[in-house]
Amino acid sequence: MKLTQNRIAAILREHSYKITPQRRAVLNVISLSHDHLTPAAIYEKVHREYPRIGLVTVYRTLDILAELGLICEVHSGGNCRSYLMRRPSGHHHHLICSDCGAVVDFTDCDLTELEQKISRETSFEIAGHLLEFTGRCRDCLKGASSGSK
Amino acid sequence: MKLTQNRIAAILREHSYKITPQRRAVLNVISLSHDHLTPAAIYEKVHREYPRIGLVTVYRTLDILAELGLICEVHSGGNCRSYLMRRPSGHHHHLICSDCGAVVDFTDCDLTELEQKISRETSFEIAGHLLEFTGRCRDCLKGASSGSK
DNA sequence: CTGACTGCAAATAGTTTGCATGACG
DNA sequence: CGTCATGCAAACTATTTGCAGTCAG
Repeated sequence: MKLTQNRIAAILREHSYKITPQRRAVLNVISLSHDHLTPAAIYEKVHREYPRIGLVTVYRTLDILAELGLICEVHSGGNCRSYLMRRPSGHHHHLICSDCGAVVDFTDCDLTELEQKISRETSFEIAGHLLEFTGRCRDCLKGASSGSK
Repeated sequence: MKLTQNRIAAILREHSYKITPQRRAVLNVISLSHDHLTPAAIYEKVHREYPRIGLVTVYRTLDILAELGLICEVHSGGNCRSYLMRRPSGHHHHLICSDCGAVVDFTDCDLTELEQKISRETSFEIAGHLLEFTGRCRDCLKGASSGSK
């Protein structure tokens, strides 16, 4: 089942968070984008359709959504934290170009086995994982041969 | 072969970076610690044995070391970036307790196969990866049953 | 000697907090 | 109608930059 805005609104209500137009707007932006968005980028987009919103509200909304597990936080290298909608079925991971910063998703990894093994060996209750590959994308590889940065 | 301070110094020289006592001190701290250290933590430790050093120098040294691939950057959730010495043989990954923040290393994972597959499918030249599991450690699981935060 | 490195202080970027007003439920 | 959410501005933290003096090579 897809996590529609309405579904999410329901989840918010269950946790006694109010549904405000600001929160709807933030949700809307995140769920429509399939890219990673930094808080600033989200603010910018939301601001277009809802100019009265403040950056602070975006931060606060992101906190709530992340806490409820509706979006996930991604660390795409450096300092920029970014968020994207949690995929309802089958999470994915990222491949980040260290040259141009492009981010490509990939899904075909199965860490379940590893996860269970680690869990057994460490007595941790594993909740999730973050897997990121870094490298250089095809374009940057091409560019590099003729003259890198 | 272990990446000793001397070995690293040689690598620095090769890249025409000068070997200064400050850089040695930073290297020393990082290589002696098996934990992840934030720039601030590194500064604090270095500062003890070399009070004249400035935070700025630590940042600059970390940049250089990271650029040369001698240390790796870790994103342990939230905003804190931290660094640790690259293990010369068999890199490792981290298991982070979301409750108490404890970090446990584990090494027994083999992503080579996955890496090659991803590389083939995306035409990326993969340079490295970051794998982090998050969960709750044994202690926090125990604590949680009697009364979680 | 000379250019790179350092340390200070100030600038910058990103994020959080306090508080009065406004809106959801 | 009460409480929680919002938006502003200010506070904070982490990191970067400019510059003059210092030091490794």
